[in-house]
Amino acid sequence: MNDQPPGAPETPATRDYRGTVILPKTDFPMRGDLPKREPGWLARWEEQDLWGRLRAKSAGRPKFVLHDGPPYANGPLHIGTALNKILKDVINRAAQMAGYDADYVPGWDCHGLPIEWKVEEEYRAKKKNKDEVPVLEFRAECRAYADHWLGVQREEFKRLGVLGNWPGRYATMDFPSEAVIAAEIGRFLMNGSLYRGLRPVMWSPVEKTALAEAEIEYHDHVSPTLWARFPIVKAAAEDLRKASVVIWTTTPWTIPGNRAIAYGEEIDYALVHVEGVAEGSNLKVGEFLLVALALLPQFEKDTGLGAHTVKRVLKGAELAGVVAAHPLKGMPDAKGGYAFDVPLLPGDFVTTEAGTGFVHIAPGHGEDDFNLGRAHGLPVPETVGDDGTYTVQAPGFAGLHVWKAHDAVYAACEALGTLAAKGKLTHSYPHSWRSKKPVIFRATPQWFIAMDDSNEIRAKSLAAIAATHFVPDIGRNRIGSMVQNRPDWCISRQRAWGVPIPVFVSKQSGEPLRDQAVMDRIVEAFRTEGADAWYQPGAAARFLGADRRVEDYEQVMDIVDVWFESGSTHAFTLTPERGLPWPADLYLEGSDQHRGWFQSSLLEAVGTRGVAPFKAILTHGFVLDEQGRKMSKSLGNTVAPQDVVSKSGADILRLWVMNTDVTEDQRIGKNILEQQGELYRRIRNTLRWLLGNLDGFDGSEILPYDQLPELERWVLHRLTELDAKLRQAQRDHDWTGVYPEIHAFCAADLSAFYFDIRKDSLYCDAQDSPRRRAARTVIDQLHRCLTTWLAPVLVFTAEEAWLARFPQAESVHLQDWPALPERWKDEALAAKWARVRELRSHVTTCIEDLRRNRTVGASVEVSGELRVSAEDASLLPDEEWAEVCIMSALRVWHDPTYPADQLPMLLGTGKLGTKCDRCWRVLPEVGEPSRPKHPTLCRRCEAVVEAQPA
RNA sequence: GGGCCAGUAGCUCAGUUGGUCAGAGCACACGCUUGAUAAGCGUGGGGUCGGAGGUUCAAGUCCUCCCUGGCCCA
Repeated sequence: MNDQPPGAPETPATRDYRGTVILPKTDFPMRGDLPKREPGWLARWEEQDLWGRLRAKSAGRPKFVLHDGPPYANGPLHIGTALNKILKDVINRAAQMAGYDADYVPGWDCHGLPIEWKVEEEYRAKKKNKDEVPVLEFRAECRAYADHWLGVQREEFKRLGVLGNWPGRYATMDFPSEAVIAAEIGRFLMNGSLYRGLRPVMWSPVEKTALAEAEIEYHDHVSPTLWARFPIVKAAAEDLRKASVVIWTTTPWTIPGNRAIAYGEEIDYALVHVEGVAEGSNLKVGEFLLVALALLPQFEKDTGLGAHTVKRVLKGAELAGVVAAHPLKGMPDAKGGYAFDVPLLPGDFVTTEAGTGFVHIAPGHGEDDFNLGRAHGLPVPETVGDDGTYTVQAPGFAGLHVWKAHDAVYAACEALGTLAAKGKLTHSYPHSWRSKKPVIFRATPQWFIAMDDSNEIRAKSLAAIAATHFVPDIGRNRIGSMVQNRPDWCISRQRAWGVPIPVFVSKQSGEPLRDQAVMDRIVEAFRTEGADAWYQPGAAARFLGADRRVEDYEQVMDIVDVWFESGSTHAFTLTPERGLPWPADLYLEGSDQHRGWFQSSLLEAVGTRGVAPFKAILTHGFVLDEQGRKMSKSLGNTVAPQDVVSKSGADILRLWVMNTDVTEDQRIGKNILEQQGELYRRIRNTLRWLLGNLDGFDGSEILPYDQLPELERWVLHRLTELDAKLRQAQRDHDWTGVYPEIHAFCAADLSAFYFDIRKDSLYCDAQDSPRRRAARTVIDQLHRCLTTWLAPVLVFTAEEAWLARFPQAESVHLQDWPALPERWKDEALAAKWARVRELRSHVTTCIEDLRRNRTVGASVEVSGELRVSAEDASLLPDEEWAEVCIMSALRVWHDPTYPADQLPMLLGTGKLGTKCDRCWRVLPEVGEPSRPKHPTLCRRCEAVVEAQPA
């Protein structure tokens, strides 16, 4: 241990000065042990009613309301849901600590098909048939299922550290929620935007029921195919007037429902003159046909087209305004049916992958068909009944089953000369998962909310979007274009688990009954009994009231689209009873919700209140694996939040969220989580060092700003910079980069610079020396700032670090972010110290060379001199330079002979003197004969030791 | 197939209106320290900024096309 100069006389064993050094002391452990410790903090917060205290403390503050988009209550949390909720929690907590009253009510989406499915699955396991279960019993089981998962998810959210009004959470299946949802439907009923119309849905003729996408399986199926001529009857170009458009379809049975033909505007079409045909072909020599040029070769094979000439090639766009005749026009049995015009319309779904480049449009039998028809005001004929047989709206085919119709259609077309060809095709086709039979698209009566009636939902929504703050701003375009182009909102579902559309339809007029008194009775019943009231015996009589006859009305038994329900959450959550203002400050969900919740909420609120229910929308991306691929069970690359919590701790997961750019997709995996662990460790050790060096600190040693050295003022300046970033992120809801910067501050500014420099003073100076007191003054502020700034993210660790300092305190989460004095901000000082650090960096590089080439170890042993520009020479006195560079001595001076364009050089030296046994600086003064009492100490240390009580 | 978005060192991210913008932290390697020690400090090696064209005196930074991935549709 003793660093005796060689040849020095033997001295008695020197005193061990270790005990005179003031080393950091704290109980704050180096290791987080988060999985073990976090539950203890949760229990403490629960016990002290942290949420209640926050609300009490915040009374009278401006409200900040992040309205929770409800997750679906049908399974454990996914990583994406965890990310979403953590981000919300951070934003809420940040708003709270920035001075708001952040009252957060979490919610759940409870109704809908997936839960029906799960319950049905349980039935199947028990060999029970859903159709034999009374609807009220079925609904009760769905409710119990949702309730179970709601509880599981609530506990999982809590474990993630998410703070909110858990007892006051909302759920779409709560009776009051169901009542408000019904009332909201009532508003659309009363204001006229709700109407009934026809719309194609997937329909199983076997089960006579509508099917959802999830109930469809795709299997190979042999379909009859049909090429049919649609003779053109109206066209600007003369050569088109004698031609026929040829369509190709795998569902010939939809031909009676045809009302238009779609073409692709960019597709090249050939006007073909038929000059020869194969034997058996239905084509006729001399006729003119219109088909896509690219598909002509295939068309020849399919239809037996022989010699022919392409008279002209035209862009689809040229076909605008062309009108054709229906291929069944003049069908004798149809008694004048099919005499209507069949317009040619542009469709962006038309391709040249198969067929003829023309798609026949039957608005009742396809999604594209329906949308195109709706856009051009085409009627939606109800050609097929619920059993799959034609209705009278398919003249000439009534009573025939669609699966047996193709021969009849072939025959009719052939007789009318419109059959161009027929065939068979094996392809993937939708089937019912239950009966395994093929399904059809069938027009059925559905309920819609009009986008463009006098209520002007579309126009008002676009105005509301323009007035909304989007993070990132691109979200505005995304939802804007969707609202611009979307069709009327179909809100009815032929399902059991949901809120019924509480409407009666007059059998006489077919009009829905618009009577607020009836609506009020329904809403009141739902409020106390739940929406089950709609299904109770005698419900119609009860709600219609004494002055109406039940037999005059049809009670609608459809339920409402779950998106309408979640779109109504603002209506039953942001209420005066809850003390929550409307609209919300912020909606925050994944980017998929531009189509989903953001839009349904917007349309619902605009339709009922004229404005959006939110002031701002923040969207985040999706969680992918480490390679950037989507997570899936089959790939085996999923990351479960529960696993992260139990292995690493919720604070690690929360840190991960804030260290990503949430507006883009995020990646997660083993390596990334390990990295978060490293980042956490640095932050934790920074807090630990602060705490260790605040041992015994009681405020009496605080120095006023004027008496702080520049180094301390520089740290305070950095705090004002970080404070500004944090507060701006809070205001703008844009947190990208904020916590990485706080980490970098801990690592680069504090640990590697400020702490490293001030260790000498903190450990070795006299306890009450001004320099040490200044450092502790700043360390106190660092602790307060870092702990409260980290509190929204590292909710557990920050609490631990706060209470380690203030054991009597309640919680860091009851603190606000400290208000930093304006005078701390000092840009000139920051610029000066940026230069100091640049020079310091040169010095450390030079010392590294010394270390390599000679036997120099720690920089504190080194003395040297630095030649710099005149400007740099005046930055600091030599003594401070030595301090900042953690050297024993450093002379910084301006040498006019030194080349100006050359980097400053450390000249020198290495050790100059003897190592002080206490502070380890190597100084000539150590061992001065004039100080025989402590021959191994420098003057500073001698003075300190002498002043200390023995 | 369509709409929107993204692609900068192994990882997470910075890089205003085109001109020291090729950076930070982490990881890694080497060294130091052993008075933050299952810690701390220093130094260093890593990227033709997804690819190919183009505009320009000058392009991660603008335009076109392509590739890869994501979301939403079809």
